[in-house]
Amino acid sequence: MNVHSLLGDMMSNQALNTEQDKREKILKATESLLAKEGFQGLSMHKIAKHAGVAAGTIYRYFDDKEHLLKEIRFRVTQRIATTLQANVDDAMPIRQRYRVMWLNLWNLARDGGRVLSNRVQYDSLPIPSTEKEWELERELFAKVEQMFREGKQSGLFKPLDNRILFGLSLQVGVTLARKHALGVIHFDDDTLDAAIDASWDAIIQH
Amino acid sequence: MNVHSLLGDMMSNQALNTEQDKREKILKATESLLAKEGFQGLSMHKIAKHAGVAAGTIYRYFDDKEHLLKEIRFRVTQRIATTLQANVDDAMPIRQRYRVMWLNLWNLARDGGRVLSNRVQYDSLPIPSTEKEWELERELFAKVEQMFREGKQSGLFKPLDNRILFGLSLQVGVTLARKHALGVIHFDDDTLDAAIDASWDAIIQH
Amino acid sequence: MNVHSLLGDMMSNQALNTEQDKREKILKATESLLAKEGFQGLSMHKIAKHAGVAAGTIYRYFDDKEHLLKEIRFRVTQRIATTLQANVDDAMPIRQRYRVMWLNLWNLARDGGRVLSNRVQYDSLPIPSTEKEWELERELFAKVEQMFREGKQSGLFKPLDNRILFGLSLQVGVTLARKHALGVIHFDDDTLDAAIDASWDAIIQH
Amino acid sequence: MNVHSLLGDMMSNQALNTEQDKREKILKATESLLAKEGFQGLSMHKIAKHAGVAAGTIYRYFDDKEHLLKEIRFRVTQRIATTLQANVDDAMPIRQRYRVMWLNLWNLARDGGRVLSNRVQYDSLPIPSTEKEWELERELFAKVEQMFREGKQSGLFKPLDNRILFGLSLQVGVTLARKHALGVIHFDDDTLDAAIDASWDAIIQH
DNA sequence: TATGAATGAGACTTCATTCAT
DNA sequence: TATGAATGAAGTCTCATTCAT
Repeated sequence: MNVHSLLGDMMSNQALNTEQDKREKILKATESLLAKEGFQGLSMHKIAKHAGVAAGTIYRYFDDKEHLLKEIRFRVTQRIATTLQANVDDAMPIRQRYRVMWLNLWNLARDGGRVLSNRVQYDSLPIPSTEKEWELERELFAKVEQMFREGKQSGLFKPLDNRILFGLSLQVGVTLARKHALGVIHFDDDTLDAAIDASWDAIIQH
Repeated sequence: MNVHSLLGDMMSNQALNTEQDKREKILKATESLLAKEGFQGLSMHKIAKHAGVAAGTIYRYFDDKEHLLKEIRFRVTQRIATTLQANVDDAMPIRQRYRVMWLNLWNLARDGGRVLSNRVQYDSLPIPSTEKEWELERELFAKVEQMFREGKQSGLFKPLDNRILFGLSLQVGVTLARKHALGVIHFDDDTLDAAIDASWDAIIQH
Repeated sequence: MNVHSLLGDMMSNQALNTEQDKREKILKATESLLAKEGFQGLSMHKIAKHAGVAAGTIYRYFDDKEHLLKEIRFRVTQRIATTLQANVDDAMPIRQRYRVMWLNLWNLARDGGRVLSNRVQYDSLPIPSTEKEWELERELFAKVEQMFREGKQSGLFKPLDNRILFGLSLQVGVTLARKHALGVIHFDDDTLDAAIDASWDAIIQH
Repeated sequence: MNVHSLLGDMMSNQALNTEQDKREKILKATESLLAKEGFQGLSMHKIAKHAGVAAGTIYRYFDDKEHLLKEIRFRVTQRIATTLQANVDDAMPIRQRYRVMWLNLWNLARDGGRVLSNRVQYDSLPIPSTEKEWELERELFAKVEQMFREGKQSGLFKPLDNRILFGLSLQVGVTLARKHALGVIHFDDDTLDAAIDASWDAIIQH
């Protein structure tokens, strides 16, 4: 291997990294601005400036603003899924898995509500393409699905569609966490436990 | 009373109605556009056009766009409250009241999801003035509050803050109704009953 | 003369007064707003409101905004002329007349600069019709003209066109008074006297 | 130096010029419109059209209309200062310097009155920031200040504040030049000389 | 005569997107 | 590939003026 190929590698790595960096920087900047200032006033120029690239550069990586935002939406969903399911093992007792997920949600809301508040914003987007994207999003929550499946098979959970179970349980966690983050409702540790238990009551058989 | 005074009355009513009509037309047009196309692309000119008035006319009735939207928000909240609590009597058994409210929500979602889908949109507004307005909105849901209060007093419900109880029960109804309206989840009558029962389990003591 | 005709007279007087009042009120309101807030933001509605009449009413007394402002301009000029020449008698010694006029100007500036500051504003109007209006305005300053005429005849003043003499003397007073009113230059009594004397030097023969 | 570098230079100059051109074109267009039509009806679109650029382009170079006009104001002041003091050397006799300045003013008025008539317009602007800007403007007239200072030191001029001396002398030149340009007063050479002498009489000791 | 609701042109400004370099 | 100047459509809001009552 000679100097040139080394150089070549370095450069292409450099180039690759640069390229990846640009895309990543743009996404990061967009998320950051979205969390800080919301949709209003989120202009392509502002994003470019925050990302340290030229305005035109964004269009090399994203068709247009809508595509950029769709990707952001997916990333945030992904991050939520990852965080939600962190430290959850399919071998753990269902009850414990449920609790861990609830608390994960809570942490998500606590870190400034950045991620969650983003989520709210996307709700005002024209709704995702509903076909392939819905499926894709569901796959992200494999451990949640697995938990519901197991719970129903063992007769612990009510025999309802997973999405309904989700709406009755963890979705409530999202709703309450948001209100907690906004300061509308205050939760101390005991109240939090009580809320978790209550939502658990919604999905188990009595 | 002679013919002229009758005519006079009619005409002044006419005049009054015309005036009221303009304001009302603008509000209706705004709601309609909001439900159909969402916030993006909701321009004052579009509103004016749909309302059948000139662009400048809107500003005779509303200080600016923000005021117009705030009023819309309040109207929708009001309509939701009214519909939600329709046919609910504080003398009815709690269980029945709860069921009626749930079904009311469902009807709200069925009429094209117009009202509910609106509600989502407003969530991305800068949040109401948080002082007097929050109070005002809560008063709209007096029967809901009353139900929770009674339920807790009688030991039927868990001793949680009303807002938490709401999040665990009727709010779930809103969430599911929305998904139903969007066609994401299908509910037949039995499933609906099961969902109502499940959410009931969340708030009652076991 | 019976009661009815009395009533009739009273009413027509009333009507006449009302009519005159309206016109006058509009002019007063315009001047007042102009002095307080300047041209920017001087809308017909604001004028109407301040005058206590409806917006449309203005158009019964003035063709359009331009005509209204032209009339205002003339009124202000008139007021300036009156004030400038107050207490000036053609029998007084020229030197004294000159001094009185200068001091009159100063008072004009002192009363809040309202009148003078108005004057500035009109300068940005499209310039008067330059034919008949210029003549009309000159007639307002008869005593000034008279003073210059006499001064030249007696050999006291330089043999220059009146308008040039005016620019060399009293106009300077206007300029300085304005700067005084704006706080740009401060004049104590001695300085004021010195300025008067200096401008006097400009027009007399040495 | 080879052809390419020459070409390179030319191109980069071209690029530079193009950029500068836009800004300059906008300023020129604004001045021109201001002189021709005054403030009323001076719209950003009109400016853009006259400058041969898109409306949005103006906002790349100026924050908003106010900033654009402030810059115009400063440019005009600058141009007046430059022209006024042209061919004036601090070594020349004071009397001669004074005369040259007066004549410079006259030339300023003669070239269509464009610059001077502009000056009037700015007077109706909210007045400059009064702190640094006033100072800045005064510095532009260094030779004028120098002349007054010397004249007072030598006992030739009256011991008055420079701004008062200016109002008594050169300011009169501005006033008369404006009227001359507007065709209100006609000045032949002798009259002009007489006016210069008269204003000189205002500031010298007798 | 007086009203004031209504109009709609037009003002300033923003911003997604393009394209020459 | 990256830039960023330029574009121009579209947005919110103001305001002189009209006209039915």
